[in-house]
Amino acid sequence: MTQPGPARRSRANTDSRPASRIEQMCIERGLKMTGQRRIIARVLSESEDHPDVEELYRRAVALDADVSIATVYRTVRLLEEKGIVARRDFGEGRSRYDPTDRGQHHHLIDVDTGKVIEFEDEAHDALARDIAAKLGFELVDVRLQLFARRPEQKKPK
Amino acid sequence: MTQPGPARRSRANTDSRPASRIEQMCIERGLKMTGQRRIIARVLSESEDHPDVEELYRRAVALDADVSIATVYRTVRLLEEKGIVARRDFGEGRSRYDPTDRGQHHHLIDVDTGKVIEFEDEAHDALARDIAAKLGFELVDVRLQLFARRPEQKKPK
DNA sequence: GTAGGTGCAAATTGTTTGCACCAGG
DNA sequence: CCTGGTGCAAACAATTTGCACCTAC
Repeated sequence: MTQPGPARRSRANTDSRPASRIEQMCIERGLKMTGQRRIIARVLSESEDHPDVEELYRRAVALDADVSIATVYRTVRLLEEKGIVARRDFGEGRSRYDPTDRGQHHHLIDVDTGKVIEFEDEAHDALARDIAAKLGFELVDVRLQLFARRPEQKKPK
Repeated sequence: MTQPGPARRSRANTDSRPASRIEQMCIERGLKMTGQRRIIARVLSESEDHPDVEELYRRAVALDADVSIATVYRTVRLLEEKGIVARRDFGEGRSRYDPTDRGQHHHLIDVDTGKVIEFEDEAHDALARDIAAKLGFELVDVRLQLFARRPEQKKPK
């Protein structure tokens, strides 16, 4: 199964591909860009969901075998500290991550399937701003999670 | 240090104290009320914060040594399933709990001081229900966290 | 060349569970 | 009684970390 792919073991900047969105942000913040970080940055740049570390690791390995899960853990932690990715906690006992440059969005978690749906809602954002103001604060960020289930129509068990 | 208190090892319903708020709810739902559950129910009834399991265990032991941490875990899980307590996740790697009958409340976190302010907002809850419905779901629980700061009146930095 | 990054495996931490025993209804 | 609850310790799962080696800058 070891496909004789040419792009394996991408040796850092020897790699010709252009910097990914996240890699660019890393560079701007002066982070040392190793091959592994470049791969993880690419995976994050290309993901449109909320992968957990295990999943990021899987995707990273698919691009380049030279990544260990420990490094994925270390990297997402670093990126979170730098404000490049956001850590999400959907109460599953592990964290999920997504790039912060994807914009403000909220989540609806299907409590039965664990599926996560992203959504935006201006009315809600306005209300949130309102509530903060009422408490004497200026809103910086909102984290909203709706835990819900599909109405039981014909599947009680 | 073993205070010769008289109320230790409260033997189940031999205990004369009236049922706590949470205990009452347990009884209503037909849960078998053991001495341990009674203690944990009391601890939860008396708490006004968001204790984690470790903290609940500490408080429970302070009231009655006959509680193990495993039982605290099993009990909060049971109470959560019964809708008696809510599990909170502040992204610290552990869960915190609080009685649901305290009303649906949310949190505003002061990003400068880290202080957490609790608040309720019916309009918000209604809107949340609305949003879920619009997405085809039935709301089970809402988690709202507002990250905010006091308006800069005297130099942010 | 050197500070810092990485892999591996062991260590931590939060939580669950198997099993023998005990208690509530 | 008999089902279900409990304590203990071992099992688990997610995440962190010590250490020797390696690499970006």
